Amino acid sequence: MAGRRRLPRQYYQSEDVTGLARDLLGKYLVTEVDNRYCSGMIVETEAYRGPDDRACHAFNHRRTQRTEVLYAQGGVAYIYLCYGIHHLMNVVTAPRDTAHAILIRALQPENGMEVMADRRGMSANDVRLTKGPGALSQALGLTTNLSGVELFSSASPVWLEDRGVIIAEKDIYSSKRIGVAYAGEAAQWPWRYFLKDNKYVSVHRKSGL
DNA sequence: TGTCGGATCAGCT
DNA sequence: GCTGATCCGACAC
Repeated sequence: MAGRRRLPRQYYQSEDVTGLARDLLGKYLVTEVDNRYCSGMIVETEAYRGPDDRACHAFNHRRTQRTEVLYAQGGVAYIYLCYGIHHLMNVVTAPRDTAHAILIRALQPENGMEVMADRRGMSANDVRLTKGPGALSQALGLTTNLSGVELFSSASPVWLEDRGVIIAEKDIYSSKRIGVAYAGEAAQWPWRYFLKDNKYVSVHRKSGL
């Protein structure tokens, strides 16, 4: 395996949020929460582009206490509670005041599977360990109190790594985003990206294009 | 202060 | 494949 490299602040500053959402496939999400280390390879993402994206929490320049972190510079985590139960992990991208984000929807477990299994209350070989945005957040110990942490900071308990995995374009499928049917025209945008034939990809595993 | 609905998941069929 | 659980954030009043 190539040398592990925490992705630098600069990586997150691009305004091409769909390009970054594709580029995140094959990168690693790593956490060290409660002194427990675990990681997984990103296999599914969705791009959200405020303010013109009705599905984005920053649509139409909306700012609230919860979404304020979306307007920070790229490279911080935006974690929010969905359905009152699930914590969903997003990577904020683009320069300050441009509210773009990428939802991490699924991982292929790599390190600390026993830790993840313990947090999830299931066995370490269960395919559902990190399959889906709520599931992976629970597995890695990601909660809303980590919203706003700087992923590029050497001291942060959450970060992204490039471990040298190369993803071929032909192995990236795309589809409409999940669960945003309310979002009008934006609901049709093919801004969900996932690895072809990867068993950790969540619902609807066929290409929508 | 009250209402509404959601970027989901697990368990069961 | 279908359905109930569950509760906070946003906004209307």
